[in-house]
Amino acid sequence: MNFNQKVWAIAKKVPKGKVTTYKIIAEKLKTKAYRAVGNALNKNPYAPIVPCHRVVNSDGRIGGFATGAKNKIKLLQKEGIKIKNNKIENFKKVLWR
DNA sequence: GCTTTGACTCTCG
DNA sequence: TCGAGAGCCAAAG
Repeated sequence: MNFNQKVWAIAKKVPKGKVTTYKIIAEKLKTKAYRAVGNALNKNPYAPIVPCHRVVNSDGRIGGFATGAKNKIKLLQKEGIKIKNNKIENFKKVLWR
C-alpha cells in the first residue's frame, strides 16, 4: 500500500456532511507530512471515488483545489456544510475524526 | 540522482 | 494580525 493509497483510504472514510483536515490524515498515518497528504490528494486518480473536497486546511479554510476551490465549496454546501468567505462555519462541529 | 515545488502546519517576531 | 522560516514527504523536472 502506497502512501497515497493510505491517504485516499482515510479520505474515503469521511462521512457525508463532515470534513477532515490534512493534519488529521497525517496523524492517522503516523507522520507529519501534511504537505505530502495534500500532494497525494492533488493527484489522486480516484477523483469521484475519493471525496477529496472533504479535506480542508487546519483552520477551516478550503485552500486550493485542482478543479477550483469554488466548485468544491459548492459541493460541500450541498452536503450541508456552510462556508463563509472561504471558511467553514461551525468547523469544529463538522470536523470528522 | 539532486533540486524544486506544492491542495500544509506550526512557531516566532 | 501577519509574514517569514522551518519541518515534513512525495512527485516532477
